[in-house]
Amino acid sequence: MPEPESQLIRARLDSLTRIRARGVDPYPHRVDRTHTTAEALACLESLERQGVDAASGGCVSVAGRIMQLRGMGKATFLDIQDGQGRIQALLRRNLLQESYQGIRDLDIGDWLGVTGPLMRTRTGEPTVEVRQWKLLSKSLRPLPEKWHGLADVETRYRRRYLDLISNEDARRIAALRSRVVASLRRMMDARGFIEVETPMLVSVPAGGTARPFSTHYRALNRDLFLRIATELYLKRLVIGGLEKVYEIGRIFRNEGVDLTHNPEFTTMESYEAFADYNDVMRMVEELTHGIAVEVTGSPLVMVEGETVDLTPPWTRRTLRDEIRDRSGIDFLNCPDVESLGAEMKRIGLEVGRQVSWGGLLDKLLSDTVEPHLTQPIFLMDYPVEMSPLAKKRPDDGRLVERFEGFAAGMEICNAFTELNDPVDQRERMERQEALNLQYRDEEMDRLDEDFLVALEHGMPPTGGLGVGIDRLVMLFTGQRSIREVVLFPQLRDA
RNA sequence: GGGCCGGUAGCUCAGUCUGGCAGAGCAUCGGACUUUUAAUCCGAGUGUCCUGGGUUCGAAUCCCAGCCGGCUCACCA
Repeated sequence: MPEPESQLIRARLDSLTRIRARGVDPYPHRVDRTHTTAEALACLESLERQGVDAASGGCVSVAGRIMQLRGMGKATFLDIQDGQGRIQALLRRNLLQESYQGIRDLDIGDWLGVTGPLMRTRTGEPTVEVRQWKLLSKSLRPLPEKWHGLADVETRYRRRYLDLISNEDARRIAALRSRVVASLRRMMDARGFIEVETPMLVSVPAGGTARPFSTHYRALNRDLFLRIATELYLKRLVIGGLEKVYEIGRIFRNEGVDLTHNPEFTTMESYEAFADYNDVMRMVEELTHGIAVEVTGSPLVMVEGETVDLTPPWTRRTLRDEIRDRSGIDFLNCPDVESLGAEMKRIGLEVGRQVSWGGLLDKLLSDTVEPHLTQPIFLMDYPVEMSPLAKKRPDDGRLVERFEGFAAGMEICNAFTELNDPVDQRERMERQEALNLQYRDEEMDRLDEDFLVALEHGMPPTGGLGVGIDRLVMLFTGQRSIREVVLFPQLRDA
């Protein structure tokens, strides 16, 4: 029950009472809609092109939310918004007779169905000249203001429905996100990948470096974690002979919230037998370009005033060259924590005490390189310390065949030639566990015995990929904050 | 976690510096108006000024603590 003390709500409850007193159901079960607002507009234009009198041929029923009400005495204009757009409706007393009285109890925010011929007013506004109308759902609370809309960021995130009602941009982003996912799925399917679903509740939160959410399963009296990645389960499927698999799904990381991080986010991971990271690179640039063209109509996206061109081929550079050019530091010449830390301090970076070598390099990358990567680029060949699941380069065991794709200063994907040597994999996971003990404040990957057993059965040479869907949507919509592309972002309790 | 900024009517915001009746527009309520469209015109009511303390004759305003949000730094893929 809404607070009855609110004058605005009380007025609407009074309307509700009057509507019921007339024997009208303010929440009827169905409506016969013949046209969306967009279809009605198209219909009017088509009739006009054919020179047909719209009033005779263009009777439509549209339904939507009342966004504006302009009462003129014996005529009332209202703007009806549905999922496709808006259209004006004109209600006139001489056409509606006794039912005209009832519009006194309509408010902005109510859902309404109107039926009548299409016409244009003197000013040329496409309009439904209403012959019949029906209240579809009475709204008891006022909407945000018509001109400025809803601006308060907190309310926009907490009550996204109000954001969607008032802000065209919010609707656009939600729809675009859906089309990005649909497009990606279609392209993966077309490439012969099969879509799979793997567990979200796992006993070992492995496959990435992240602090997990933990929970408890009562029936089996087991502690479980929410997955931090889909990687190791997808590889089990490749071992099982599903040669091209992918999963689009939510993963969970028990970490902070900022412009590019939300604790639950969506990834697309794919694994392709008999491919290596060069094949995956080509796939990433083709997919990204393909989605951009399909969804936005152009390979160019605008991010903070800069044009990002996603047309393949993207620049390919080694991580070593890129870091050396940006910072003057060659990480291969700094093979331990002391030397790398000293070099980083020399160029003015703050370095914590208890930080692993991989942790240092990660900071070096994100501070000196990442912000400059506006145009799409693949950084290749990461140090083995940072990449416990990637295969070493045949020519240099200090590096692995791994790349990350960047655009608009954001990391948008991570991929490698997958490590399929079970002995090497076991050693790497053991190394991660050792680092976990050594650097208590840092997250490392974990040893997953069940996965190692699977790997010992033999995994074919495989190219794997992980794409951040949220960041991809940020890229295509030019948004700076992940909260703008996640409908219900994580917030503190109000 | 640190720094900076913000929280006032349903919404968008003034007012805070320099303490003195709680404000505007939209929305709402009453009235006029049959082609308006940020409709217009006449009239009316808005409220936990984020919360709790304190200073003061008097606090939205000053001080302290806290809550929530934004940005940023740190942390973190």
